[in-house]
Amino acid sequence: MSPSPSTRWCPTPEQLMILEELYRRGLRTPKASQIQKITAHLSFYGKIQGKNVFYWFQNHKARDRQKLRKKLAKQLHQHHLLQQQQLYHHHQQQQLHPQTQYNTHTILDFQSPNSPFHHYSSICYSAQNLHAQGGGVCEEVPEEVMRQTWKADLPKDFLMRTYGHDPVMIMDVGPTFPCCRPSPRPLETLELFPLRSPTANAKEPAS
Amino acid sequence: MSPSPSTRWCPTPEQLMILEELYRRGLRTPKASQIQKITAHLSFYGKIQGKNVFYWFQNHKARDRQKLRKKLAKQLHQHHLLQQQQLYHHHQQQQLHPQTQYNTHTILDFQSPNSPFHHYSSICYSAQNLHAQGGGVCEEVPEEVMRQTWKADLPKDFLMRTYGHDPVMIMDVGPTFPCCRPSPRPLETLELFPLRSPTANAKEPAS
DNA sequence: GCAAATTAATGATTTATTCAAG
DNA sequence: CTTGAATAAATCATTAATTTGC
Repeated sequence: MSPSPSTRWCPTPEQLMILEELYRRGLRTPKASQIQKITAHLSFYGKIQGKNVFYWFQNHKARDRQKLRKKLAKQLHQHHLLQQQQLYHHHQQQQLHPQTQYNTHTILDFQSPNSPFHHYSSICYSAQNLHAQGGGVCEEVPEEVMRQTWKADLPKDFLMRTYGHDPVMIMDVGPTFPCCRPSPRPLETLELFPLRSPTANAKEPAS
Repeated sequence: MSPSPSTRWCPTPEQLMILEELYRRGLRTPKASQIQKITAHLSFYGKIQGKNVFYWFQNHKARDRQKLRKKLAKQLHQHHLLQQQQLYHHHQQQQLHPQTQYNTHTILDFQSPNSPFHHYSSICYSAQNLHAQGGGVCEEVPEEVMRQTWKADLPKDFLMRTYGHDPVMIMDVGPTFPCCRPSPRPLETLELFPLRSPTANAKEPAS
């Protein structure tokens, strides 16, 4: 019969909830080992693969950025209009820099104390952990790693690098465009998964 | 200690030669299984990983395109100048369309009969092959695939698709910009690796 | 109500851009 | 300067929402 071979991953509400929680906590580009662990944990709630997690973070991050860009553009537009209006009225009260503004709480609020989660098992995502699980050496890629997730054998010193940007608190510098990077906490050790299975909280988006 | 742990892959001349030959034969975006096989074969000539092969093809393709773009831009510029000149001189002899031109042999010459190779072992990269090696089912991703290369479990009907473009001979249509896609032969079955080890033909780029 | 048609979200791939080693 | 490596942006394609005509 082949009952629609399920061409693409369809995340369960629990999986989605956990992924969003991780994202809200600052995880943006998980390493291969992190992806593996997340996948392992999420696979409890339904079929899932590493690439699904990887793609989810990529897409979520990108679309968040894009949403913010639109919002900021609109805001800038408003500001521009307002400023013109103010200029026209000879008020000119603040002359805000378009680079340094709108980064305080407009970007993302990472506090959000009314999370649906209450207990977490803290999982350490440190270099030690990676060495301990990856197989050890990290000096001679042991041919086993190759048939793993790609990006798995991280290039030795790539554990905390996030390319051009520093992963710590550039929320208030505003480089050249809204390429924000929130990163509320060191991002090395993340408290992750809920210990109790939600199983039924799926239909409560915002009580 | 740690005598510079060889931060990145340094392809041997043989590896490079084979990769370039594969590229010249039309391979542009190898599937995970292809990458595995290529990697396996190339690992005979030196340490290599799947991601190296993957990145090599990505970069080569991208930089080829970019090179061509530059060349075409320059050509267009020349044409433009020439045309203006011609217009200025009231010659106007051909009025060539900028879309339909320069696709005949400017893009890439895939014939090049003076290849340094003479014998190949043909390796079939067909759907059958993929099924046979991937583990079989392709309907229920068997959890083993997950810890493979990503992109490994192709979405069932993804074997020949090349996105918007047809992989066969659009070399003369000139769509809207030089997003060329040569693909000189069906790309399903590729003759691949030389049976004799070249070992010393590495320094003959064009005799 | 409900199924076909349209549209919006979003998972999955490819392409462009960037960084850095040699 | 070339090129391996990695991420970000753009794009494709499929599933879910939503609408529309009955």
